Amino acid sequence: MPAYATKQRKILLSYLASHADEELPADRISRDLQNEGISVSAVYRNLATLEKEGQIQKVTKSGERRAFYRFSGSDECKKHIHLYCTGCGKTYHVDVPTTDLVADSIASSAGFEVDRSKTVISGICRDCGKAARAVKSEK
Amino acid sequence: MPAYATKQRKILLSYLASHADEELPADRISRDLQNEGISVSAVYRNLATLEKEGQIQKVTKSGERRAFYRFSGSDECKKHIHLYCTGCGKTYHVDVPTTDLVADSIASSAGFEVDRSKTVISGICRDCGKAARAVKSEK
DNA sequence: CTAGTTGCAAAGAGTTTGCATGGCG
DNA sequence: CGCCATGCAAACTCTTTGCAACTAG
Repeated sequence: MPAYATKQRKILLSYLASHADEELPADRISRDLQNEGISVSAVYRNLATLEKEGQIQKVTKSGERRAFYRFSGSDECKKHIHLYCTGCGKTYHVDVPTTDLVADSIASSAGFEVDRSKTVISGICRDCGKAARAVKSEK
Repeated sequence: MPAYATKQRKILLSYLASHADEELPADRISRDLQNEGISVSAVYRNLATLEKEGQIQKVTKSGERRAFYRFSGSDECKKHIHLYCTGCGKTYHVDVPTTDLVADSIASSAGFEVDRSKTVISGICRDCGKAARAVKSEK
């Protein structure tokens, strides 16, 4: 299956490229591209193909029912793990040295090889943490 | 909402207690309990209530469409993060010292507070890694 | 020409919800 | 008794699939 360069695939790819390193749900992609002439099924099918080819990563987030897709512009972006703030919904990146430290310590303690591109760690970001503490101190 | 101790809630809770620290999908729970007289909706509603009460954790895994629920018997079990092998589907536990190391390094590098109970890291476990290498060397 | 791709609509899986009935406190 | 919970089935959301028409190579 040589993967044809169809009009739809090109449009999707250029859309993803213009949103590099963002994590987007399929319906958001579909909505943004609806006036370009791409059906929902074409979006899903192309996303699935691109994921198999390793061009994009499909990830899940706690509390979210849908899948998210991420196109990493440079190889650099595939080397770090991601953080998902369950407070504001934003995604953050862990710098490579810290990612290495995390992956290495898990590898040596459990013999488990972390998949950096699929890993999304849940928690609370700096801003939401501050906000929560501010509310608490007011009481 | 005082959370009544209904027959169904009791059955569910004792089922979860007998599967402490396991991550179970709703349909598995529902299937195991079907002859106890609990409807699917009662399972979902009680799981949602228990999660809000903090008695169980709801987590998602990459590549899995459904949600998984985990009842942690002791407090100890809430202190470590979990690993999900995308090869065999098994879940593993990271020991507390390593969990602390991981959480602390992410906290200091990104100011992000890791939610240990919700975090599931994807990757390949020791056994699946061995199997993959064995296949590769055969070629 | 041939095999991969598209759009559409229908089918699926997983989860949620409206409503009348039933059970806890 | 009053209020919450249950069961059932219908509704919903997200995703996949069958099929005939279409298009890239």
